[in-house]
Amino acid sequence: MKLAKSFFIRENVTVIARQLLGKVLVSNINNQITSGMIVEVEAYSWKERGSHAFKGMTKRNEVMFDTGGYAYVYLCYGVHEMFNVVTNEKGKADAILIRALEPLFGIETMLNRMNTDSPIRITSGPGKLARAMAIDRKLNGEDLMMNKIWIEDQGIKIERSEIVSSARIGIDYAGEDALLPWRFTIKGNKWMSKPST
DNA sequence: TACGTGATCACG
DNA sequence: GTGATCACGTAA
Repeated sequence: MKLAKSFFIRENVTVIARQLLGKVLVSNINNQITSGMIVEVEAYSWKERGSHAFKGMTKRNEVMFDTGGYAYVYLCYGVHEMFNVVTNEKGKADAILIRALEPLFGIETMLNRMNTDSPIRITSGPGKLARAMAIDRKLNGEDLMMNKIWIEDQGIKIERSEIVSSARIGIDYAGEDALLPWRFTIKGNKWMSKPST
């Protein structure tokens, strides 16, 4: 069943991030349905330097300041689309970057989009999973209560002992905030963005 | 380890 | 206007 607004409009972004592990991200784009279980996420709070929202609202990050439950999609390095879930109440610009999925449904569609024959690691990284699920900037600001992108609870429960936390990837510019252990993965899951350590 | 790639943002 | 920068991915 589809996660409701109340799931996203909560205060503690790291709690929500942990709870997203095991949930299922679904997209329905051009009548192609694809889905995958979330196995890796990173939490971002507007109060720390790692977040795009730290310096305040801009045209790009505007949706982060809205109420939770919207998609924040932006272009990174001129090449990769990155999909985030906005959380917290209006004005508190938290977001969670979805970094890796275990493909569940529509794998043929994903293979076509990735231009490959091998289903190995087609969604193991934020840029790759966005491409595999056809999520791009046109979906920035999309309401996750609608029928293009949403997140489902399919009853998969990830125990606390199965969750590994570590520093977030690629945010050296954030200084000491780069050390926050706000990257969460499912222990030993082979679909995560980097070989497990 | 290097670099493509182009939007974005902080300057003026 | 302009230039530095960037929440990656791939090749080597």
